[in-house]
Amino acid sequence: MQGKVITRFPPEPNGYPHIGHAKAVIIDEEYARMYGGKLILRFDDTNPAKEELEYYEAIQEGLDWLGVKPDIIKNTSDDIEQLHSYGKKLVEADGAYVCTCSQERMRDLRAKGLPCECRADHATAMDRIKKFFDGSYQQNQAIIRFKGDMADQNTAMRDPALFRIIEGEHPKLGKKVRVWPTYDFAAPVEDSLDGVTHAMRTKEYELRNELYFEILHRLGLRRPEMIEFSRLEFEGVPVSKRKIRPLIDSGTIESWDDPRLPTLKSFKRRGFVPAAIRKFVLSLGITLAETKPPFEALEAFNRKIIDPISPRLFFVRNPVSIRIDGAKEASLVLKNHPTDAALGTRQVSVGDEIFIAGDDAASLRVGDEVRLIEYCNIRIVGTNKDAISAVLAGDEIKQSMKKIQWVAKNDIVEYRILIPKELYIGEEYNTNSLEIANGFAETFASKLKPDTSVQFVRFGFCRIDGANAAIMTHR
RNA sequence: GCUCCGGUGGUGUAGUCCGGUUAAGCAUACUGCCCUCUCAAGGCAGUGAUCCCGGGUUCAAAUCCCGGCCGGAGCACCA
Repeated sequence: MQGKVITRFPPEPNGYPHIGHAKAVIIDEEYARMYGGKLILRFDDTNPAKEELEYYEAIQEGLDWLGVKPDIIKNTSDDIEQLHSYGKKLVEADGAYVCTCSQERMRDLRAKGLPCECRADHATAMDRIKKFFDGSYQQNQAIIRFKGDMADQNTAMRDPALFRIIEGEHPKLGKKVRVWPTYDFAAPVEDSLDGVTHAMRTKEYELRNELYFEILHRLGLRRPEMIEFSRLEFEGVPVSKRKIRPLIDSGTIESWDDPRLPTLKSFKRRGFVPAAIRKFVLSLGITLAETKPPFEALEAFNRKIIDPISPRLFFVRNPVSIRIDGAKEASLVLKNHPTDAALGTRQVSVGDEIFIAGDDAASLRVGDEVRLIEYCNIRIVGTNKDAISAVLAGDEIKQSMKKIQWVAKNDIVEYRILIPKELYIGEEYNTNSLEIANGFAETFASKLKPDTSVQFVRFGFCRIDGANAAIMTHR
């Protein structure tokens, strides 16, 4: 087995890669690596009506980001001629036929378990197969069907379509080709030809396994092992374009990298790192059980990875001012990380006015002593609405004391943090799916490059998303 | 409706194929303690599953068989 395993990841380039794709490729890759084998990235581009060049690139980028390195990259469309000839061969061997019935009629017959006339006479099929490829038929006029059993218990075996005529422009082949294989035909043939030893797919294809292997059998092609696993989706975060596209079209969601979406771009923008996604995916195992894993599990993996490399900064939500009587102008040097000095320090000039978070302010009572982290202790002497007054109260750090983050009045920028929540609640769009936290951050935060991970102390881990905006990764 | 596939502590899983030294491992969540100038990370400890239910086979079943219940998927000229 060692060195002989070949797996493949066959995405259709018809959309942006999402967490579901991540699960599939990571499993494909890990499996191949485990046995010192190879991974093929094969764009399953057999439907010109759906594929777009943009998505080939988007998928490639997504994999790059995930750190997945395919050994071979190809398109199903590269092999279109070979697929055509295997299709013809199958018809010649009486394993398939050309059907000219309407889609409606077939649906009806399929439901009743009855065959149509087209499949009966092999000579007819031989005559039609030439016409099928020479342009005699228009789109929807004829189709190549697998000769199965219209009464089979497994409905996937009731003469499924193998090739159809599509008059569209294909991103790779333009209008050169108009006879396109369906997934049912292309997948097994390509897997076999590509030398795939272990073909993995999600469990909704289970019923098609019989078809997959029967096609290979009739064509005399080698059969790979088939391994299935459940789809990955998070509660409230749909992966289907059906549920996302309307929100984008209506402007409810700005783009495909909106932090609420499960696209890889979204995860990246939100501050998740590839290593965490990989660990998470691997923790799910290859199981058929259909469950929605908890998002918190992914967060936990991510947190452990970014914690040691995220600078600690201060952000105060819904700021409330505090006047500290007697505080002098000073320039403080704050540590960027509690334990790792390598993350450096920053300077903050502070005077007698600071801001703390609204929630903290609300909990303060006259007489309370609190620690302003990395600065000093203060005692509250007055709490009039929006203005709290305090006096210096020494510098001894007591374990029992409440410690809060703060920002100096002369060192602040207006700051906004997006807090993504579940996109859907049940079948309904969650109108509160994007919470916005407004407040002040240290000016230092505005100088950080977009994409850096930070932890706003006592607030959460965030990904810098602009000069004065960040996205909350998780707590 | 028909067919197929699943069902292990709150959650996600390992183990199930080749039934027995684990009456159930890991992760996450939760609780407590330690550490800590964070409600983070780290350390330690703990709560928590008679392995969906009911039968059967067996000296022995989470593991095999039968029935039931619950959940999911497929039934496209999409993949």
